[in-house]
Amino acid sequence: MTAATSAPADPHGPVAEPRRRVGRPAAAVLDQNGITTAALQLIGKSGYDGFTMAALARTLNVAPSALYNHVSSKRDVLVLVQDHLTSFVDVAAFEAGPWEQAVRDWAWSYRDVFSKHTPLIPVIAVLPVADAPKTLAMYEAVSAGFLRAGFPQERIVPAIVAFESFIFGSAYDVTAPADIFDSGTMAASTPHFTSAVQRLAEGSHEKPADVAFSLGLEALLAGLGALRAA
Amino acid sequence: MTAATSAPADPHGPVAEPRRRVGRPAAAVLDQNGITTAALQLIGKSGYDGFTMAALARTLNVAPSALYNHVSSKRDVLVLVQDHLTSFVDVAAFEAGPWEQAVRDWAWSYRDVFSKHTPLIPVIAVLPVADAPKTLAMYEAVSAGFLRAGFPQERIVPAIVAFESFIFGSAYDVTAPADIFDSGTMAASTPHFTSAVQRLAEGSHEKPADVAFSLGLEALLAGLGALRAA
DNA sequence: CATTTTAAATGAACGGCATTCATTTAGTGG
DNA sequence: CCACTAAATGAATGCCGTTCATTTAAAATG
Repeated sequence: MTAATSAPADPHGPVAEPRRRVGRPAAAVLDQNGITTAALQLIGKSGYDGFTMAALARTLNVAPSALYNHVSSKRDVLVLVQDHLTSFVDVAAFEAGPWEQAVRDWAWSYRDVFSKHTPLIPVIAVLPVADAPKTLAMYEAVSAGFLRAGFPQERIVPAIVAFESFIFGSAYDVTAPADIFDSGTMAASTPHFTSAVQRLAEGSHEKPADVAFSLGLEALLAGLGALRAA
Repeated sequence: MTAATSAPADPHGPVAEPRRRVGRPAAAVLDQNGITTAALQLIGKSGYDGFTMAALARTLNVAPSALYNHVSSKRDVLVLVQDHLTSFVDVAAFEAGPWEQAVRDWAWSYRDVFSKHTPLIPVIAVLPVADAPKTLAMYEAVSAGFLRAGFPQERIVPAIVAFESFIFGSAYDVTAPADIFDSGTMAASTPHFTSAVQRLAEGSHEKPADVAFSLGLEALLAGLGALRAA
């Protein structure tokens, strides 16, 4: 979708300089963009276990060491992938719609994108935004939406962080096995929990992770929405 | 070998299970308990980067391969550590106090314990409770408290999961660098976000992670607390 | 055009990692 | 006393990310 393009003609853009006018370099077989899309494809095909620098190099028909001319570490590649994925997070509704629905769209799409990429979460969570331009653009769109909705400025960042923390934790939850709450042989010694799990299973046909996410998200929406000015 | 698995004088014999005289195999040098506490000590001293099977074996004066008689993988050790740490999470108030304060105590202590052990979060989040008895005991205490507070049974597990997701995400947030939101050279193109970050910095002396955690936790408490029967 | 410069690619290393396995050791139970 | 077995050994395996001296070839220089 639209998401987070923006960044109007940034002069010192850190990414994507396809060709050099002033000259030194030579032929270009590899660049950060190609590495990023190849990495994303490889992860899609082989998962994060199969995602190695050697495997990545192989899909690009290149020696592993060649990657290090464009990227300084495997973590660097993960940062590129993370930033790329963030552009799939839906922030469109922050420009026009009501705040609650904008947050819902954003939160669900954010969770859905990264529930398939949970190994990136430890990377995102501590990554300076300056190293991830598309992520920064997402924050700008969300901040603008919060401001438009009447949030006091000093509460905007903590509120976004609270939502994000919930989203990241919930992304892990999506990947949990269905029988994660099965107490097995110890069920007898945990009666309250065991019966609560039973009632859950008897409940709706919705996926448990979705029920919990909806419940928590609506609670956060109500509680944090109250911070807005009248 | 020469009767010397390295320097005989080990400056820090941390743990000790019954030790046999000669350096050769004997009975009971190692068990899961000793491995768990040694792992915890090692992690405390060297962090998760320094936590390797070889390093763990060294602190136990044992060959790395010996560990595999008691543990089937490194992940197994992490599970043991995780379960041990969970016993430091405070669930006492669920037995008697008001529900809100019990959840506060639980959530803050849960976050504090695992903010120093974020590499365990991907393990916990997907681990069947049957493999972690102390974790299961925590869920039993929390479930009992929710039930006592008037929660309908079918909402207990989703509510706990929502809290937990927020807690895990917030644990990462604690570890983020202080300048994570510094936009650097791109500040000009993200005015709303940049000014929100500025207002944050001007704000209270509380740690940003604590402000966000408190904000989100209180919102969840209000929103989810409303699910209780009158 | 010849020469210099330089980014990019190569392939052979390196050290570290988790894990496996044949073997050895020493207590234990028949 | 002997057979059995749990537990520790150390060597070996196969990956992994990363480094580095070297080569390649296109552009810049004059």
